[in-house]
Amino acid sequence: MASGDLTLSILGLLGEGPMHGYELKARIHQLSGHIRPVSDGALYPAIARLEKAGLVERHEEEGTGAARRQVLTLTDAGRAELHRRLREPDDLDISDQTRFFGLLTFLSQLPDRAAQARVLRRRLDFLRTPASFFYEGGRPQRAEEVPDPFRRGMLLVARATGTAEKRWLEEILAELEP
Amino acid sequence: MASGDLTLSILGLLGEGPMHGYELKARIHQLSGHIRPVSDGALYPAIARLEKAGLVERHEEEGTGAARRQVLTLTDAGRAELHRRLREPDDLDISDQTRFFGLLTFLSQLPDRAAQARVLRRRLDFLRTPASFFYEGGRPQRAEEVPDPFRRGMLLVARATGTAEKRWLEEILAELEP
DNA sequence: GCTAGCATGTAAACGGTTACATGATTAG
DNA sequence: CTAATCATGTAACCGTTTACATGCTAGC
Repeated sequence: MASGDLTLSILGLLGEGPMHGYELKARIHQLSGHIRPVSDGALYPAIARLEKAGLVERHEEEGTGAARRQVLTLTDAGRAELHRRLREPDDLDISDQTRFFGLLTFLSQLPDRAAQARVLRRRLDFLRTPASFFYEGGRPQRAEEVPDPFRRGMLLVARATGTAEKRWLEEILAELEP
Repeated sequence: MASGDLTLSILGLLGEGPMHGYELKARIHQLSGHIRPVSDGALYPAIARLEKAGLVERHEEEGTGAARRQVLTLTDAGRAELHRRLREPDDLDISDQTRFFGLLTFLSQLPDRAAQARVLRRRLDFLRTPASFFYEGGRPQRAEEVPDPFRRGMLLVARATGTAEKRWLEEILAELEP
């Protein structure tokens, strides 16, 4: 998971309800498709930072294991921060597919359909601007121009990916923007 | 660009020929589609690390600008390391699309078609194992089962993406594995 | 008796971002 | 004369990885 995503995941999951650290870990594991297990060394310091920033509160509870559960609850400030991150993603969140999907995972928590639509619209605009992995003389290269077979493949796959995502975005925006 | 990718990019670009840091920066910029400009604070320390590790050698050359160009050349050890990274990518390089594309960018430098094919085969195997962003009770969820419209969209897009990439991998593997 | 799972944490090392610093050449 | 480009670097800060540390409970 790219940097910064962990904080969003924690805020997003706690936005669905209070839970303790170990459960957060399991839920993030489910969300990311078993690919990137969250390490304890990343999770617990991240929780501590959020607590220190007043975005999360904790209260102890007996658990089934040894260490007592630290049940985490999103504060009002925490929910505001979650909404802010969902409402005003930075350019990187919009341009990087992994990060954008990180946003999408929790976008339904944004309590404003127009704001949801604005985020999707930004992504669609980004996908529509002619782009490529490879540039020659400032212009994006077409797949057909790329001699390297593996790089050509990347462009072909990226094109198919972009097409599929644009189609979906257009569909869902048609529903959201009446 | 995800962590560790920068080193691979430098090794891969220098594998195509000697160049100085500023040119590396421009080339990486071209490769990544203008999304993530490499910062000087990441690039020059990365070069210094590679030099210290004996993977890269530098010799000065007059440049058009003020500071003298530090022309970088891949050593034999550097080329060996590049090949090792291309030949034996870790699981993260195979499972993460951004990272896998980072590999693909330089895969043609691997001087062994069978080894190239093995890398592509690993990616294809990964894409073929049933997976999803979301798991319920250990099983990947189908798009149709996901009530959240944004998460459902992610799955639809991911499915289309996977299909396109599998098709391409099958094609190119048919050429590489006679 | 041992392993797997539950549950939370710390510390060192590493790498990336951002900002700062310098300075020469070239085009407008 | 001034802004953009060429060209290389350092330093503070931040978050992640990896490894270490602890200890209870349940099932084999």
